[in-house]
Amino acid sequence: MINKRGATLDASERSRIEDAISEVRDLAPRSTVVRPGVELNHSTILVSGILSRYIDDRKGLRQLVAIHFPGDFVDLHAFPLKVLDHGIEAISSAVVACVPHSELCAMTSEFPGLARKFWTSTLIDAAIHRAWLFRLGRLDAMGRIAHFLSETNVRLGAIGLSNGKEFRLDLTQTDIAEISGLTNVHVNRVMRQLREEGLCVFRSSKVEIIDPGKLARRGQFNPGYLKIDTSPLSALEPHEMAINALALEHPK
Amino acid sequence: MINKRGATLDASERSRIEDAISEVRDLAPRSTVVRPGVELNHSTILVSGILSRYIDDRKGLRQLVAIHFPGDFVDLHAFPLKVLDHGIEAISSAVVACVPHSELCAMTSEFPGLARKFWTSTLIDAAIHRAWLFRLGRLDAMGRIAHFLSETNVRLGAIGLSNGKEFRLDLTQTDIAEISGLTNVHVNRVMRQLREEGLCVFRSSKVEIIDPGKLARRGQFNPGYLKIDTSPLSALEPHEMAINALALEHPK
DNA sequence: CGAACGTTTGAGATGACTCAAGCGTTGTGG
DNA sequence: CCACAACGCTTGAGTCATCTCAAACGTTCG
Repeated sequence: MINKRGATLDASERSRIEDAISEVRDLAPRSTVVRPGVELNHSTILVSGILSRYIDDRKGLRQLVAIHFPGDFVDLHAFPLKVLDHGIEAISSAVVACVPHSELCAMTSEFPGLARKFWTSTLIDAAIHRAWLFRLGRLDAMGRIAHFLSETNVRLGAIGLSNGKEFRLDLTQTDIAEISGLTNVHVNRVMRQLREEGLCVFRSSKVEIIDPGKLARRGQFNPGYLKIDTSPLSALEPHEMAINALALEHPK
Repeated sequence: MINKRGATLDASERSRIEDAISEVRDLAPRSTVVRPGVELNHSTILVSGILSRYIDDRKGLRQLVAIHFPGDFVDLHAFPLKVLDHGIEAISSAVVACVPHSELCAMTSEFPGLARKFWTSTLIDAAIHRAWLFRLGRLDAMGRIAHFLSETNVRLGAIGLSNGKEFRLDLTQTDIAEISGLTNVHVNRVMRQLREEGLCVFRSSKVEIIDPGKLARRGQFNPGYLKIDTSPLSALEPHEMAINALALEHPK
């Protein structure tokens, strides 16, 4: 199986995971998937849509700590940890597949290699956290947004949802503010500036990156941490790109 | 073995790890342990001192993405990932134990439970990353420093290096700036304010927290993500507290 | 004793925030 | 099919937190 992500599943591992799915759920936009601090006995794979992981402050201000696209094993963290320190919410309407922890336990015994791949998947999540720390700690508003859009472009490219310059992205400016540690008003002004400087246009859920190299430079974005092969996209057929590390077809 | 951390090693696991140590190194202050982007064939356990994980920007400005205290398995991430997206540096003088990846590979086969504990250890690192994201994205300067000092107090308490109010902390104000996404000048002003408001005094490498509850509230610090038992310290004998999840005596 | 390093303070600049209002789009019910 | 409510986007004006640049001061160590 050809794949552009860090961990690649072979056919038997993949079908073992598919067999373990206990439930497939449709989620409404802005619905809560996991409330923080609740004990979980299953983890979820995102099939379609966008999910966020967030931490709210005392006054309800929200910081997104991760964003997930189709194919991501969203809260694999909850398998060893049981209780999450953060919440999970659907940003757009979404479809998720639930895998009971008992099944995860069984399959990591049957397929020792799978345990390692699960571990690697959570380590890439951690590497993304670190890139986000850099973004918040050391970049100005424009750099933060440029960095985020560059990262998103690469991640969506790996699952065939970006052609390297344009992609659909169902986020509001307030979502981007909660990702970037800014206010929605300031995000709006920065988006205009990105447009005026010919770097990037984001309008009605469509992102068009005019010059990916220039945008990446503005955001000091270096894709190594994503462990995605960023060689020319043309090297893979479209149907191959759509197969993410942990992506699943909607079963049934 | 009594322990206050998420993962607890039993005697056989512990001695297996100790046997796997290939080298013990003394590090000078400000010396580089791992340069970013270099392939690694061993991981390191911190025995004493303080280590930082960092990402530098194009102009050399640095963002710390993690800080490690004795007992931490610092770059276990490098075992599955091989190449790190960040650098590691000794802040103070430090002692580290090196464990070859080949040994890690062997011992996770011999002790399947150990693989799970290693995984959990890296997941707690990720949870700390998320708390830091919240800190940078949603707190003001004073909140960030209050949050960091509260977190540090709990982490050091778990290894017997804080009594819950006072501890030694070998960081400069510039280090704290690189942790908090601030300038050293502003850190200085905020530290003065913390002093004047009777929250906390940090002087010549000693932190004295006047009112831990008040400081935690100022930084919206909630210790759950650390997976450390924060019940009264008196419940454990001092010598028991000194035994961290992955802590080791200096062998030899 | 001098060099190197870290801390402290001041003055002025600026990036991002707050509050407020207007505008555009979408979906829904009368 | 229109009207209105809800939501998100856009813009303006004024404020404030943090930054930058600069200098002085303290401490440690060779």
